[in-house]
Amino acid sequence: MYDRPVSSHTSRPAVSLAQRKRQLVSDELTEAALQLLAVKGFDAVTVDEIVAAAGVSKRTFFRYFASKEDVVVQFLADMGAGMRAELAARPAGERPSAALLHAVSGPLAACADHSDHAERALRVVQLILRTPALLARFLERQAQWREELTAELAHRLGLDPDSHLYPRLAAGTALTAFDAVLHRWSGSDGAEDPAELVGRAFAVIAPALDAVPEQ
Amino acid sequence: MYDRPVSSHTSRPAVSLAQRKRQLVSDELTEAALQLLAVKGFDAVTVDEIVAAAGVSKRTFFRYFASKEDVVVQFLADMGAGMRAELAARPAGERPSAALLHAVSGPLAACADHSDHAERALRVVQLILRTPALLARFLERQAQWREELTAELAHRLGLDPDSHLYPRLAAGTALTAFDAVLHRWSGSDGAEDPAELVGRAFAVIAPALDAVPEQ
DNA sequence: CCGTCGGTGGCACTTGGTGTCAACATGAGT
DNA sequence: ACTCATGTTGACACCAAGTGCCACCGACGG
Repeated sequence: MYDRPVSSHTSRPAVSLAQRKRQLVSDELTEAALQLLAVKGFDAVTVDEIVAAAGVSKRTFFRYFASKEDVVVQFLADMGAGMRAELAARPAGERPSAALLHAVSGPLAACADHSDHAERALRVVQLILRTPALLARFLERQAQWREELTAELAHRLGLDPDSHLYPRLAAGTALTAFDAVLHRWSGSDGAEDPAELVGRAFAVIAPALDAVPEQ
Repeated sequence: MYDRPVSSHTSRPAVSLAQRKRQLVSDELTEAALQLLAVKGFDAVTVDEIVAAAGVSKRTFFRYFASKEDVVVQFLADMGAGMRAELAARPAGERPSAALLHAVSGPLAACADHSDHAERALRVVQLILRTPALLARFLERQAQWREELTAELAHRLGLDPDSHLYPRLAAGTALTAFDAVLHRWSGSDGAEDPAELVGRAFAVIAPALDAVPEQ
């Protein structure tokens, strides 16, 4: 997010070396973890193996990730923030279905481009979807996204999220579409285009999203 | 499900004492667990405490429940099977929105009646919704329900669940409504009527459930 | 009365995860 | 150059969840 703020009287970039080191360790850890997990499966890999491969102590691992699952799920965590921001940025008059479509499309677009990052994202998604422990944590995150989308949507429409079912229903339904697309994309080994899939999904659910809210 | 099968030449009911003992231990365990968890919160209670209160060994606990979370979530697990069965039992010609409404209403109806069981169900739901670890496991279960509902719905409509988004979208959307109702019911301390809430929720999402599937 | 079998407890063990502390690097001020 | 504050790390001890193993016991059938 921040773009190398510069301290006022030195020429060094103020992405303070310490921060770059932190990023380095984090990358090294995720790298080692993803590589091992992809090969041996989630349950067959211990944290000790991961930290051994990354060359840090177990204690350090848990300073970077809250749990063994997190090192995988974190990879997709940006999606949540991205969706909320995208929704907040949509024009106020836009129909809910269109606004939510754009909000959900953002993160999926990152999967669409066939880059290195996208290739790994596919592996990560497949790993998550077939590993119960990872799926559980992922759904937990997604529940948070749902809360955020619900709040944003309620604010957008001037509704109280506690006295109207609509915002929660709409947010949940949009995420259901997101899930369905992810599932299908993963199942087709990335062959199908997420952008096109999400379009088809929203064609189905749009009537519900744009239904007039209960009075 | 089974209704006391009787062995052919004895007068004793063949719910073999052993089975009744098993049920007894299971009940004792859930009883002790729920009581402790409700008071001290999920994280502050160890399984050692639970088994001490129930008078069995820790080893036995894990013969009955796969995890500490399970002893709570199991409580709502019947809902999943109930929904699938209910959906399968609906007449073939019924519109998806109506069939899914009935499927989802079954388990919620159990909460509606203000009995002892319902009172405890409310506590359990509230505990789950405010405890991340429990929520994660609950969502994991719900993901299984979604798979089952998806399969049942696809079968019902003669669609291939892997080449059509609709079944998964419809199942997920119905469960979203279920979640929204559960959330609201829990938030109102059981004051609001689940049956009425689920009706309102389905009024919103029905247009999507009954939309004509992609060709 | 005896053998089988399912359920149980006890115990050792692995693994995820945390608290604490001492060691060390960095960076700023003097 | 000295020093102090801050932040990161590794080592160690520790707790709780969960599993494998085995010996034991009570119920049931012959």
